[in-house]
Amino acid sequence: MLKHGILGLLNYGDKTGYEIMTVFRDSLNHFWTAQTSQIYRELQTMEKNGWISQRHVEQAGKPDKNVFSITEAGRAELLGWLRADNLPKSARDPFLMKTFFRGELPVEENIAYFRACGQERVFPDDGKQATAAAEMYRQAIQNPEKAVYWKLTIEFGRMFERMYRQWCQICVQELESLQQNQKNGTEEKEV
Amino acid sequence: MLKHGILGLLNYGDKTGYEIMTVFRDSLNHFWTAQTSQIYRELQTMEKNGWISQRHVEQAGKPDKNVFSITEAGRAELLGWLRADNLPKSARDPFLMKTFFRGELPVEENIAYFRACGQERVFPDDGKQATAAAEMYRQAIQNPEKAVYWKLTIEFGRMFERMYRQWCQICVQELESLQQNQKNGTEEKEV
DNA sequence: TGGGTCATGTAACCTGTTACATGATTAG
DNA sequence: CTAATCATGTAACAGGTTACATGACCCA
Repeated sequence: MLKHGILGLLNYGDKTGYEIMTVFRDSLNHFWTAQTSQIYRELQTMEKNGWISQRHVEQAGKPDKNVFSITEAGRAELLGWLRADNLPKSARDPFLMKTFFRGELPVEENIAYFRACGQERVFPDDGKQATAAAEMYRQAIQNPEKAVYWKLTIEFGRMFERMYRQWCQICVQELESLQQNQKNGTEEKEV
Repeated sequence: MLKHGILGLLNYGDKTGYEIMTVFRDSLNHFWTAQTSQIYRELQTMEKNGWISQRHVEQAGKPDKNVFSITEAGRAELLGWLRADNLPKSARDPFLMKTFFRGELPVEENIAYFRACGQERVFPDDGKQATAAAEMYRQAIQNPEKAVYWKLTIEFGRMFERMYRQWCQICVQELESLQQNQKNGTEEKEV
C-alpha cells in the first residue's frame, strides 16, 4: 500500500526518502502515516522491483542525499494499482471493536466517554489542511486539475467528522434512555 | 487488538478457537475479521500472558476440543483496554489514498468509478446483520442491556454507508463540472 | 550550548494474510 | 458420494511500529 503512495508522490517529481516522509507528515496525514524506517525499506524493494531508480547527490554544507525517480515500469505499476480491484473496504475498526465491548463498563462512564469523543477531532482541522494544501500544490502538483482529487479526500474527512459527531450524540441519547429505563424499573423489551 | 476482541468474547462465556472464529465471521464481521490461523496463535500467547486458561475436552463422534476461559487477569486486561487511550483513530485509509492519486487517470474513467462505488455496499447489509444479531444474543450475550452497544456499532455502519454514498455523488458532480470547464476552455481559477 | 532541520538507515517486534495440512461426522 | 461442519493447527510472508544510532549545520 505504502509502496503505491510513494510511487504516486514520485510521479509528481523526484524526491529523497526524507522529503517523502515530510509529504506524508504534512499533507497526507489525514489518510496515511509513514515513518522513515518504513519508507527507506520500501524504497529498497521498489528499486529491486524496477519501479524506481536512485541517484546519489553530494551536497556542500548538508549531508549527501539519494534522490529517487519513478521509472516507466513504476508508472505502469501505479496505473495498474489505481485501476485494480474496486476495494473490499478492509472492515477493521478498533474503535467499533471497543464500542462493542463497552457493556462491561458502567453506563455513566460510557456516556461520559461518548460525550468526550464527540468533542475530539478525528481528522486534522481545516486550518492545518489549508496550509498543507498550499505546500502540496507548490512542491508536488504543478497541474492544478489534480488538486480536485486532493480536495475530495479533504471533503471526505469533513463529512466523516460530521457523521461521527452525530453518531456520538446518538450513543449518548441511547445510553441515557437505557439509564432512564433502569431507574424506572420499567423493563419493556425493545429488540 | 484481536487479543482484546477475543478476551471480550471469552468474557461472555467459554469458547473453542473454532467458535471464536464463527463469532467473528458471523457477527463481528462489520468491524473485524479473523482467520483461525491467527486466532490459535493469539490464544497461545494470551495463555502465556495468563489472560486465559485452557482445558481439553474429549468428545465422542466429534474431534476433541480445547475450551478457553478468561481468567481474573484477563478480565483486568479487558477493562484496562476498554478504558485506555481515547483513540488516536489510526488514519489509514487505502481508499482515500487511491482517490488522492486518481488524477493520473482520465476524468471520464474516474466519474464512472465513483458512480460504481456509490452503488456498492461497504458494510454488510441489514438483513444479514439482523440474523447475526439474533445469533449473537443467543450464544454470546445473555444480558440484553449489552446489546445496546452492539446496536450502536450497526448504527455506525448505517450512517457511514449513507455518508459514503453522498460523498460519491459529490465526487461525480465535482468531476463533471471539471469536465465541463475543460470543454468550455473557461479556466477560471478556483482554489 | 542546545534544539531543530536535513539526511541516512538497522533491528526487533507485532499483527495480519495466504497457503497448506489433517480428519471425522453428518446431511442431502 | 460429496459437500458442509466441527476442530485443530503450521509456515512463510507482508506490512507497519518502536526503538535505536549517527552526524553536520544553523539559529537563538
